[in-house]
Amino acid sequence: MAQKPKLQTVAQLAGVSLATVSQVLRGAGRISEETRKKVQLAAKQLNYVPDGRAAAMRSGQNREIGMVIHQIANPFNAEVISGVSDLLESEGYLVSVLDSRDDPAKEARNLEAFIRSARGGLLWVPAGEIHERALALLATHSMPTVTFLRKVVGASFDHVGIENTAATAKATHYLADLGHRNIAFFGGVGMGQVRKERIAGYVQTLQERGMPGPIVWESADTKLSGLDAAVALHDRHPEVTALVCNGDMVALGACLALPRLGLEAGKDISIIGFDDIADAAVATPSLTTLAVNPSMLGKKLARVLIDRIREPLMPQVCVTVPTQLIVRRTTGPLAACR
Amino acid sequence: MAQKPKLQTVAQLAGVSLATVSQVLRGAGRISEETRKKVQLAAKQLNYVPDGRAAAMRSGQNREIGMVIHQIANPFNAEVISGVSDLLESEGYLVSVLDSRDDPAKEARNLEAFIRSARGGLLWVPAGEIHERALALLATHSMPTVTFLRKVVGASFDHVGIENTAATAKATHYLADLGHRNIAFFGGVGMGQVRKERIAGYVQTLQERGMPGPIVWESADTKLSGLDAAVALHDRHPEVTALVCNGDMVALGACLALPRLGLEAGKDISIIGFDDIADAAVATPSLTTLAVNPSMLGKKLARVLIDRIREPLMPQVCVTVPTQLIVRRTTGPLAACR
DNA sequence: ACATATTGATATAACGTTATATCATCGGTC
DNA sequence: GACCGATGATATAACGTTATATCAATATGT
Repeated sequence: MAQKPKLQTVAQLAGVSLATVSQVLRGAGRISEETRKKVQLAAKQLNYVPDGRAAAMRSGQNREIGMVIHQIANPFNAEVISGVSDLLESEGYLVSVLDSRDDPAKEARNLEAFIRSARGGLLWVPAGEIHERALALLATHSMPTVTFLRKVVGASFDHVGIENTAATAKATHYLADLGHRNIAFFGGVGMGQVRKERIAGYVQTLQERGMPGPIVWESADTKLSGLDAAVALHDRHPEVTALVCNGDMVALGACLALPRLGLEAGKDISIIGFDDIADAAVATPSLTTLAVNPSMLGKKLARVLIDRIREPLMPQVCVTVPTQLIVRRTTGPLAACR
Repeated sequence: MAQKPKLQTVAQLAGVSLATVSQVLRGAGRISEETRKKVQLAAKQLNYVPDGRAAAMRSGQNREIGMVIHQIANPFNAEVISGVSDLLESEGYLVSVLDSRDDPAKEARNLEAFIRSARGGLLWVPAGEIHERALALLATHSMPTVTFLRKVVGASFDHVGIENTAATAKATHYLADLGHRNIAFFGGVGMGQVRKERIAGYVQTLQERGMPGPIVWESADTKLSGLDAAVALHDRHPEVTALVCNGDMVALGACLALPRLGLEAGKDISIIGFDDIADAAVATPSLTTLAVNPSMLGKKLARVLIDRIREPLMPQVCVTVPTQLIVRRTTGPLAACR
């Protein structure tokens, strides 16, 4: 239990120099099999773990990468994070995640924290508005950065996102095919990039097919908010028979409101969520939703970052992945009369 | 957009020495008001952010702390993490969380990763079994460590946990008072510390009140598993009219099974969860549960770690916080005849 | 006026690694 | 036996901070 072992300690025990130990442990340079064995044994005996800070500082590389996300508690995001971590850890990186809680000031602090510790790369799901200081800092301390889901307009970061417009267009078409004419877009707050794109797909389809509307209804991204908002929407627009939702959480919240409105999902009203979180399949009735495999998405995100780290001069990358409509029990044909 | 500014750059711009800049930025030493202003201006102009690695290395202090948790996706844990981060960030620390997925090998790798980067402190929710190597590494590289929820037997780490035994005893008494006699303990897997304590409270109460049983039924900690397990339990033990659950997730899973078993929660069967996650209040019917404020718990955890960091010689701390029974709609008096 | 504090600034040696250059030693070739 | 190219090991200077010691210059006390 003496002192924390360092390179020097291992070198003394093995009877070789500092440099030799360093080379053996990194698998670099030309070392004889004999001394290699000696050093490895000594390191094992001492429970030696190299100091990553010193290594990162000297080598100019940092195998810790930082992720700044607008909301960590969301189950969809949680799965994405798993996917990201899996791939990056298998490549020898370590991922730490900071939650901005949709607060630009906190987001700026998070980014600064990662700059301070000189992370080797940055994964960033921007909050609604972006703090001035955040961009300034990121510009001076240039580090490999990939934005995710939400794009920073006018910035040159790599990006991985979802085909939002195509997704909600698909959903709206599907509802129209079922005979629905009064369709609302439900959930989300403000006019962030993602919500704007999703609303665009919905509105476009409405116009293409000559349907009334659009009706866009706000709700924070929790079940409870979704419940309240759904009641309010029904109060104001009782004619609506279908909802294209901004996320599964609000969609499930809306489902919770139905009993007290005297409606049944899939019969009186059709609801389509977004994300396909675990609860969507298990809820009663199960939720029709727009799915994108979150762990695959996370892996793609990680892959782009790794490429950028390895190849700093690579041209800007921008990937969007398609969604899949998973039909379950909250959607059905428009009831003939009501 | 030149190069990343360092202490030297700021010093040149301000026309002072390295040491002076360092002192100004840390608020240490004796510096005249005039030069202080000059330095701060220069730092601001350059968007200077100090390199935390170098600072940590030289000063021997690290304001980054690591958290290793058995399962990050669990909503209760997510709220605890929020509480932890809030308090620690307000004290100038940065928290990074690693998920072990209940895998001792991954847990050991996570702990090693934090040792490698020489985090200033460690928050640790151990997985079921503990890897030999993890304890060996932690022993040689002694760092301030607080275990959470699950205790490591025979170790000298500080600990913050929940009064598990008292909680399930309270729940079981409550069900008995409602007239239930055939009560099962539902959920969890294996004989980890926490589950053992909770089962103990349940069994003790059964014996005290001369009731039949015990019946202990396993289920993994997801809604889906809970659903399946509940069906199986009802199949094997149809006489059971009440469940004390190991967590809200399995409790809600069990609730999902009821319709297809022809039972109604709060009437034919009573169910008590554990954790009071957000879904518990919003589910239909709402879930009676044993609550412990997760964010308060997280804050207490963070507080213990900070105390340990500040006062390394302080005697070992061990805190357990009580739970509160929140009665909602999944519990009710035993139906007279069935 | 002389020793003695006090103030404000600076020079410099760490912290634990890695990268580069250097240096022996040996076997082979002409 | 002088020269050369491998091979295997080592010495040493960074990386960007902070802590300590040092040093002028000014203020204080007798």
